[in-house]
Amino acid sequence: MGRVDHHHSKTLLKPFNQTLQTLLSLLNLHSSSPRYLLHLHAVIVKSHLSHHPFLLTRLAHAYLSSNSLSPPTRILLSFPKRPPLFLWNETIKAHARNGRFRDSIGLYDVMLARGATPNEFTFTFVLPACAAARAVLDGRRIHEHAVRFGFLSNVFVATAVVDMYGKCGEVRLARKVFDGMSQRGIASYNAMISGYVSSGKCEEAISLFDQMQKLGLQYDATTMVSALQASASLGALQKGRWVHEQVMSSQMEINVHLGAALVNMYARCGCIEESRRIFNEMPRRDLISWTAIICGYGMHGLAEDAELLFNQMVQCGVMPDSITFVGVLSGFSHKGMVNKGREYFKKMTEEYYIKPTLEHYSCMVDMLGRAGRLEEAEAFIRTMLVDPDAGVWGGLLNACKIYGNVELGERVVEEILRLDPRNAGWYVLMSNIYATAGLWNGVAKMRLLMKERKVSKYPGWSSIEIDGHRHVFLVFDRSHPKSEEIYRFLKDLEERMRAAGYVAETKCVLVNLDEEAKEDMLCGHSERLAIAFGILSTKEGEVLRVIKNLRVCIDCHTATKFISKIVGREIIVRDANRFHHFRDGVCSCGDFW
DNA sequence: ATAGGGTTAG
Repeated sequence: MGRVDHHHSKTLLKPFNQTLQTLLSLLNLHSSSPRYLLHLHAVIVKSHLSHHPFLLTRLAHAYLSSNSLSPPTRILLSFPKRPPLFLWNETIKAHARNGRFRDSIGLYDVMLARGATPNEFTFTFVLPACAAARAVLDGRRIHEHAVRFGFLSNVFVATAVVDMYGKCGEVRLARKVFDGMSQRGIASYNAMISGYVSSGKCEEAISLFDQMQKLGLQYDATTMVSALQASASLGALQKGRWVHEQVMSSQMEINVHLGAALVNMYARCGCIEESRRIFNEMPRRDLISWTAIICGYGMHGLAEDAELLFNQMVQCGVMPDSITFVGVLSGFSHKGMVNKGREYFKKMTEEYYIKPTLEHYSCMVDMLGRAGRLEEAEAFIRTMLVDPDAGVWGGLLNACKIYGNVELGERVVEEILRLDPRNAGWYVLMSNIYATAGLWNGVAKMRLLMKERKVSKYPGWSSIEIDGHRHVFLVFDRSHPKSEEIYRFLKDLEERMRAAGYVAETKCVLVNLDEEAKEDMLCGHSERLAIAFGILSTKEGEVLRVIKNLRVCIDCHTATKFISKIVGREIIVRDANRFHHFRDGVCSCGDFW
């Protein structure tokens, strides 16, 4: 079947060379596939063969015998005369809104091929289909049509174009169209902001959001949802709080979207109690609100509470879905609750009939591996019904690092690099396994491999928000204006830490240096710079919240415990994986992560 | 036209 399709789509690339006969046999073969029929139709028209009576009769027959063609399409196609534009538009819209994005785009093409001229509505219906299908090439083409037909001056059309590019990850193109608009509505801003957020450009999202305020534009609930997402992702609690205040003072109704965004923002910014308070006070809760708070508890290492909430949710008659289980399982994984994890994995498949995805397998492998059950983790991978991806194997590789298993690591990394050779993380992880074992040849081998394959790693950073401004630190960063002061403070602090019993864990310096040089390197780790800057820039006793893009290393974890005690501060660190709450010399993760 | 929840790795 796949082979037949492939063969025909290949022949379709050269429609002008096709004989009538070929088109006819294609029509016979593919009378049951509506999408294919629509495309074939477009090809016939574009090849200037639509005047051919025999071919058209065949096409009509194919359409009529095609049961899987949607009823609206059949009505449209059975229209005696040229269908009115309104009918084209409605049919394109109906498909776009019911998940049949490709059909929607296909209908648009047939419409053009039949000589109909689209209007502004046509574009506002077909562009979201391109956006949802992430069909950037179609979207680009249709954008050009909109320009050519003179509809880009329409706010709705231009906004749909901005949104389409944003959803397809083409934020630069989106911004270009956005900047070219002569007038913009709130939705235009919302589309642009959410485009930034979905591409991970959260600073840009916030900056446009701020610009709206400067221009005196009103926010609506949609704007707020995106702003909250951006704040959550950046860990910008002060910004998130400000957005929350605006929501409250503008008497905006807290609908399920806003509620979930708020719950998520507070949780991801380290305020799990606040998150819970919002959740409790929400007027309406649905699956997504529940999932948000459950994931929040999981991230904070509160798996027992997550489980409690899971059961409450079920009691309320809300059915968990695949993502709810990702949250629950990852929560158990953070606490090493292997038996619970197994129990819920079983529950998911046997009670809820949810097919485990690669994400669930990743959680399970990670959980088993971190609990030291490497053989079990490997055996678990063998039981998978789908082929494991690099992420699943990655959990095992990480376990090899924690437990210093070089041989298994070598076997696993080979598997991983076959699947995902472009990702620097794996090379670094394997190189770390070698380094921890003192096998510097292995380290060199991985470095060389990276060089040969031209993969480069991206740097670790930590950030902290002070007076509404986000300060980002890289490793050994000296670019901050207060750099001198920060390093001096860290040196002083180290003395006091040593006096309190701190011993540098030089194992996590992964280059071959003498011990003293290694200790110096540890002080330059980005989270230390952020924490030091935080202590210097805030009032005595204030809580510090640090965001990190990678996982904390063991030495920084130990150091932060000492720092929290010495300076009498609660330090909350969100790393790539979870939250660590440091207080009075102990961490909420119980040193398991 | 625009909006909510997720795993793994450096």
